[in-house]
Amino acid sequence: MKLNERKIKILEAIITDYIATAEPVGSRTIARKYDLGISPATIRNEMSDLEEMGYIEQPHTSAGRIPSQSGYRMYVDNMMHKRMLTDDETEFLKNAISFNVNRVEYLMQQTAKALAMLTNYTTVVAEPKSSGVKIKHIQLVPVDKNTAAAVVVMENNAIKNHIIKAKKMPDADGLYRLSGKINSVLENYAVEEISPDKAQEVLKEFAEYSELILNVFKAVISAVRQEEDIHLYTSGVKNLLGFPEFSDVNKAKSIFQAFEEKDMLITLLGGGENTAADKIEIVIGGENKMEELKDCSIVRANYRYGRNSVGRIGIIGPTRMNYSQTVSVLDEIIRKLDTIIDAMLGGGEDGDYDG
Amino acid sequence: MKLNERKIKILEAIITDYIATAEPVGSRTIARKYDLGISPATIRNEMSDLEEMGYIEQPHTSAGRIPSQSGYRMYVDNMMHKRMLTDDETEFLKNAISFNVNRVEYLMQQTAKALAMLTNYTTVVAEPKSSGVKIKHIQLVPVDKNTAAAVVVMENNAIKNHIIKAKKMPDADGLYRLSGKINSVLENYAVEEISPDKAQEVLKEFAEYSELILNVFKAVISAVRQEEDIHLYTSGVKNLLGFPEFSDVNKAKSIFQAFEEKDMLITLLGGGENTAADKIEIVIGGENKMEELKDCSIVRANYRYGRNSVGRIGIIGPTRMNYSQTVSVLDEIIRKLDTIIDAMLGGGEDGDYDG
DNA sequence: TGTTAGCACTCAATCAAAACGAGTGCTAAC
DNA sequence: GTTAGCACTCGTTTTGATTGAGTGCTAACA
Repeated sequence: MKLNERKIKILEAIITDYIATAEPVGSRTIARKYDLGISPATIRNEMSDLEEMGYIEQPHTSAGRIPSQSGYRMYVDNMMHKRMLTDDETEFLKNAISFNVNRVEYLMQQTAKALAMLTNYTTVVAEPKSSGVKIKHIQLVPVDKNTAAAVVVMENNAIKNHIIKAKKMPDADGLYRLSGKINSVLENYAVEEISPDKAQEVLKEFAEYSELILNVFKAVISAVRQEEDIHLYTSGVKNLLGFPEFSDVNKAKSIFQAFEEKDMLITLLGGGENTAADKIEIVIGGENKMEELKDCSIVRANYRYGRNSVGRIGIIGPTRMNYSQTVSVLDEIIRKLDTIIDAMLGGGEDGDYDG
Repeated sequence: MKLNERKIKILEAIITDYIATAEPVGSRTIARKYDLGISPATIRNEMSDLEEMGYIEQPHTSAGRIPSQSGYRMYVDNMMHKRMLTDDETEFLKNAISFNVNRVEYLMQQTAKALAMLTNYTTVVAEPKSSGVKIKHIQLVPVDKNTAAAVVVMENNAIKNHIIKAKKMPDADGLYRLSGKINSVLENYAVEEISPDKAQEVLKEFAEYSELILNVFKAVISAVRQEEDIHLYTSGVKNLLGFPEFSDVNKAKSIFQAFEEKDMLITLLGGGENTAADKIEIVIGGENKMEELKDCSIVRANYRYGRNSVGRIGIIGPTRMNYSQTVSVLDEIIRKLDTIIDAMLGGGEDGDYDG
């Protein structure tokens, strides 16, 4: 059977209406609200076809139709248009995200909150991950007589602290000299590339501080694991409670459960795998493998952070979410973030990032 | 009217039962389940008195009684006993909170999660706040040709980074020397005590880097504001959904709304004000001023972090929460945290903290 | 004087039957 | 190919009766 012009119009009407009302939509409604110039009876015939083709389904005999998963898929892939933001939306974003931020956390938090408020869905933002990013500079700073902090500046200007303990510790000047040596050995290597035998070079020269040096290397290397423990910013989880599809407390509960599991959220955001940069991806309903979120859709994308690093944003709503608006808003935000981050990182090669 | 022995027993029975079942409890139930040696009729008379005294109330004529706010208050203040933890609970805590953590964030996160799982209520943990804490050491670390990081070690070994930008920047050795000077001026002052004219002393000696120096001072001072932006760790919000009192989606929604407002949570945790250290406080139902949380109670307390700093923990459940268990568990955790933090801070005067 | 059995009364909760109405599929006419 | 008409389906809403947990009151009892 062919999906002709008229069927497309009807399918679109059904989806649009269902997105707006969450009620199964019947032939009469379509005839009344959408000016297709045909009678309910004709629409019924077409709907019968659409059902056979798998794009819509009937909750029960005497109800209207609702879009099926492949109906949404069809809509999203072929029928939906990205629209311009309204003036209100643009205005809102302008006020919600301040241009001058110098902490990536604040930016992420603001972004998550702004998106959640604007779309009325739930937003999850993952901090840019820095695996593979090289060490630009490392320096030891005295803390107390048995403790120092190793301050590591990454290629993308992220800064990490590690607490180092050792029984024997040089004085401030000694620490500074030792830092220079360690620095010369580690700079321009990604954390993943550091092997323990790199420590030998330093040990040769500063044998008496072997404990301290080994601990520094250990701490820096273990940072890989910490990197995996990526920061997520979630906002607007409660928004989902407003949708009738989650008015059953048990459903709501299982969703909230999911949102408290970090691993779950990371899977949800996907990414890394095969995602083209800057491409907005839409995962509809059961397409994600997570049972708890089978009634949810996710609109997600990467954002760039400096040269080597990307972060990830996902907007989660009910399957009948407003894809068109969501995609438009997300698209705009990604572009905006790009500008802000560019400015934050100093516009060019090097910049600043307080992490 | 006097609250005699028998009335107390009956009130206790009502509260215990209601905490367990969330159902209004009637005279017959008490006679059957609690061995008071008196008949339902007598209990009814006593209940009638208790109602008049304001300790219990009746949802409607033909229902049993439920504890009123002052009923809970009476129970919590005079009748409840702190109990020992069960072996299971002790075991759980032992596994849930690892003794060897070196990041305060992890510890807080673990604590929140453990408490939420153990009590099945919602837990909020606030990081220790460090206002008033003195600067122990400050050092500048090069980032790139226009950027440096100011690493500030606080008296309680918290470490903060600030990004500093300046057009003219000394080389690494120059930065190190400048650090020494700044350090001599700022050490042993609390951030709040730093006045801009302190910068003058440094400027005299390093006039050519005035922009850099002024920016360092600005950044350090602005840290006060950042301190106010205290970190909170929340866990188990979804637990509340399991309680029948929140099975109405709208109620649930307003509660979740509250939990997304940081200010709200901070008010909720209270503290600072008039709270004796280590004393467990209980706020029952409407006693907190927040409309959204009028059906919730909070059990909260301080925990010590080093010498000058306290953090705060709150456990939030329905008004009919199990106060006895909650208090016992919280008490135990506070004690445990004390030990862990002591170890983390190095057991004695000085320690390490990676923040 | 305190306790208890008995009883009439209240009222939310439960359940079944009836009425409703939105929507469909089919048929026949246009 | 389109549409009006109509019988039919089935979830939802309404209504009314029933149930049962619980109370307050009264009168009898120890």
